[in-house]
Amino acid sequence: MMPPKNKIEVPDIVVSRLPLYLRALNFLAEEGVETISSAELAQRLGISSAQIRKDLSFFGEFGKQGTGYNVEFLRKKIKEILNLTRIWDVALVGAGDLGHALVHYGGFLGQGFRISLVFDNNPQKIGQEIAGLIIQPASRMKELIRQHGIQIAIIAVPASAAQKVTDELVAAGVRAILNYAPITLKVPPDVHVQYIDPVTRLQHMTYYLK
Amino acid sequence: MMPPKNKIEVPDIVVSRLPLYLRALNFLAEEGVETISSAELAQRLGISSAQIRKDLSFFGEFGKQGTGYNVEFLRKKIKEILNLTRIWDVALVGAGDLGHALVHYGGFLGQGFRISLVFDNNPQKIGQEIAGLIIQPASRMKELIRQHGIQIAIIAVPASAAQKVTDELVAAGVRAILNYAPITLKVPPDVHVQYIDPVTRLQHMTYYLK
DNA sequence: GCCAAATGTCACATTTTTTCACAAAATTCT
DNA sequence: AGAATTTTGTGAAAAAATGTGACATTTGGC
Repeated sequence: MMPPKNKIEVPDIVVSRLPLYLRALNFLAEEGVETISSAELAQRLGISSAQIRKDLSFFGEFGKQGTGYNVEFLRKKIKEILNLTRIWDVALVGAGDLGHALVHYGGFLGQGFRISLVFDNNPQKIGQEIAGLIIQPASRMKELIRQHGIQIAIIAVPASAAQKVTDELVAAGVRAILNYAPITLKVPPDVHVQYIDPVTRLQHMTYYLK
Repeated sequence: MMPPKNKIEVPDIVVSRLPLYLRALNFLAEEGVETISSAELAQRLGISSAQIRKDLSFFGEFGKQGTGYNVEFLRKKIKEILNLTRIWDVALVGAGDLGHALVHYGGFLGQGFRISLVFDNNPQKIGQEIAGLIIQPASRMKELIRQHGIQIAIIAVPASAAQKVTDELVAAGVRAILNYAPITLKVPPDVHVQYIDPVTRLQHMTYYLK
C-alpha cells in the first residue's frame, strides 16, 4: 500500500465531500451493509463514482478490486482523516430560538461533537439551565473557553453582534467557527469559518423559479 | 447598454454568489452608503474585485466608471435577477425545535420569504398555533400546498422521514427544497435542493484541527 | 482641460476540478 | 483451471473556474 500523499495539499473541496461519504457510510452500516462499490455509493449521493475514488485516493487505498469498499473499514478511515476519533467540545454563543434548537439537537453527539458551553449576554437568560447546561455570561467567554481548551464554536447571535463575538472567540483560542449569522466574518487566516444561512440558500434557488 | 446575455447559461456558482452580494448591499444600504466600488465590496466579502465585476457582467452593466456601483440600484438589479421582487410563500415541514426556530426567525420576511404553512405528523402538535400559524397534519400537505400555489419548502424532519416528505412535496408541485435533514434526497432533475447540515460543516473543519 | 479612479471586456494564463479510460487485481462462474 | 466479470486506483485529458494584464471609456474632481 502506498503511503498517504502528504506532499501535495488536499483540495478543500475534496475534504468537504468526506463528511458526506461518512454520512452515507454510517447509514449503510446501520442497514447492515458490509460492502459497497464506488458506483453504488455514488448513486446514493448523486455524484460520479470516479469522483469518490479520486477523492479517496488522496488519502490512501481503501478498496478492493472486484469487491468495493468494506463499509466499516472505510468509515473508520474517513473518521481518522477528519480527526473524528475523539469527541470535540463545542462552545455555543447565543441562546435564542436557534441556540435552543442546536443544544437540543441530538445529531451532534453521535458524530463527534458535544456542546459543552453556552453563552448569552441577556441577563434574563444567564444562569438558566438548558439541556443540562448553565447559560454563561458572554463576559466569561474567554476565560471558560480557555479553561476547557475549546477549539470549535457555533455562533447563533444576531448579525450585529457576530463580529464582536468572533473577535472574542478568536482571542480565546477558537480555531473553527460555524456561523449562523448572515454576515461575512473577518478572521485571521488560521481560523476556519463555515457559514449557514438559509436565506442565501433560498435566494439561490429562486433564481431558477419562474 | 448591452442586453443581458441570455444565450449562454450562467454558471450556478455565479448565481450562488449573488445572494452574498445582495446581503452585503443590504447592509451598506442600511449604513447609508450610496456608492461602492467592486474593490471595496470585494474586500468586505473576502473575494477579488475582478470576480464581482465578471459575475455581474453576466447579467448587464450596472456600474459607472470612475464611481463604482450605486448601492440601491445594484440591489434592485440583483433582486430582479434572483426573482426577489415578490414575496415567496414557503411551506415548512416539521414543527420540532428546529421548525420552531425557523418559524420565529425574523430573517426571512425582509428577504422575500414568508413561511405560510407548517406541517407535522405528531397528533399532539397538529392544531397548535405557532407564530400565528396552525400546525397542519402532514396528510393535508398536497392539498394545502397546491391550494396556496407554493413552490418552496423547508424540510425540518428527521432523516428517516425526509425522503417520504420530499416525494410528497414534489408531488404537490414544490420545485425548491431547503433540506435540514442529514440525508441526500432523490428528486427529479427540475427540482432544486439545498442542504444545510451543521454536522458535515463541523466535520469539514475538524480536518484542519490538530 | 487634465488627472485620477473605476468599470467592462478581451484574451490568455493558470489553477482547479471533473471526467475518462484502462491496467491490474479480485471475485464469480462454468 | 480458466474465462468472464467486477471494481479499484490512477495517469491523462477535458472542462470549469479563477486570476491577470491591458486598455478603451466614462466619470468626477481639481
